[in-house]
Amino acid sequence: MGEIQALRGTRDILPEEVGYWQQVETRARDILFKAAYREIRTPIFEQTELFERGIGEATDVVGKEMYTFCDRGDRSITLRPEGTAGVVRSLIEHSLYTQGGVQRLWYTGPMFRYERPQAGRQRQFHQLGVEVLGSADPRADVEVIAIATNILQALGLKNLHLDINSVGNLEDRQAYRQALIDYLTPYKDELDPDSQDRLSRNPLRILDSKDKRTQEITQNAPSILDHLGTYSRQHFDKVQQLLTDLGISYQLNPRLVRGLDYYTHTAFEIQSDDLGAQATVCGGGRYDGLVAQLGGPETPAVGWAIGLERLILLLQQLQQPTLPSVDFYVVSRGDAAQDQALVLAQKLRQAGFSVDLDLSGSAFKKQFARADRSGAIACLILGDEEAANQTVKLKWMASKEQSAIPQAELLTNIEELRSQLHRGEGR
RNA sequence: GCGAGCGUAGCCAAGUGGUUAAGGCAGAGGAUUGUGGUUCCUCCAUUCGUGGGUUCGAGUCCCAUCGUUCGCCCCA
Repeated sequence: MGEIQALRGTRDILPEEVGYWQQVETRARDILFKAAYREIRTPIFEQTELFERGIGEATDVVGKEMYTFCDRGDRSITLRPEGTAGVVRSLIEHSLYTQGGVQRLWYTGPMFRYERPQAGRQRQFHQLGVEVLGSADPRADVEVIAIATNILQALGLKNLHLDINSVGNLEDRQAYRQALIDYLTPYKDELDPDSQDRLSRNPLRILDSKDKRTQEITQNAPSILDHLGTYSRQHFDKVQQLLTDLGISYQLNPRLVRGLDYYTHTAFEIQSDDLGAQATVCGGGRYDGLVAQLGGPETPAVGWAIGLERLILLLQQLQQPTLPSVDFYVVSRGDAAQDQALVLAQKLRQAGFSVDLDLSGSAFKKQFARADRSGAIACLILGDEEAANQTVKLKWMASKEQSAIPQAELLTNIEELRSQLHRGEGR
């Protein structure tokens, strides 16, 4: 039909659906406010180098998924593929780390990754994320996890499960990586082709391969948890103890590996049973090295991001779309009446009512049918007769009761009208 | 980047080589030239994503292309 369509992997959020988004935003905003997190809004594009250095050049996100282009000044620009790098850049740029010990921040907005779309995955998608910067305390890890579960729970989501793991610090991971390579190398020919490739590049990823034979082989592979140093071990034990104290159930998953280079220690994912292959609703973890990596002072940090499209997919399974309705629907026919109707609508809106004004000028019958569908509590009717004597008919949709009143009187007692409206609503 | 399925009106769809492309919802007009979730009538695709091919004849078969869906990779 129309030649121009939304680009692949992008889509319109139409009025019928937007209620879900508003619901998520208000719920989350409230919960984050109560936990003393402050919103931060950073640009949607950044210097390409920020993501290359922050996320890691070897990752798929940087290697093949970024929307990168040159602007007219010949700078390399990238549409942000995730939110953390921009927040950290901002923290450093504005020296936010000097304002007291810990920064608790949250953000939301569109992210961009050049990938093949599928269920729960688009090229432009939206995340809501939090970052706690400046604390290495395991309580920070658990606090962010708790906030994520609060948000998901407040929205009434079910069938979610939390997986946690520790990937330790850099030394732990290097030692483990070698142990894993030593274990897997004898089986190299039996691994699936992707995993053979990963053996040298990113062996930890082999652990969550979906290939059956590969899974059998990794069944007896060494566990990262046996390669954690004392500090990492203690940190992770504390995280688990605190989760238990808060009554948050979790599953220990030593195969859980997060994709971005900056993660250290705690890694976690919240997955849903009710999504397709892309089941992760929330993913996050600790990233103690990132701030320094990007040129700031050594600053431990932990955070997560929720994929809002996936969240809303789940919400839609639970709830009917909400149809917004209005207090008054104004029906009018005839030049003078239609003009007066506009004036009346304006005054009612200024008085705080919600008013839908029919602009069609079509037969009353049609206008009433639309009024009915709009869900309005009452109709205001202006025709030639009313226009001539400056009145308006007020009709309660549920009871079909109707009376004529002078236009000037309609607004003289707002409170009376408002309470009538509530009664009219009940009928 | 790879694999598989699908593409008929704003939406849901019938149609599986043979004259004018069912039906439903939504929409417009009317029966009721000022009154609504009911009823009835009328209208609403020179055309089946696009381009090419096979055929006397194609929405229906073939090829290409674009789009879309699901999966792989990867991630939220």
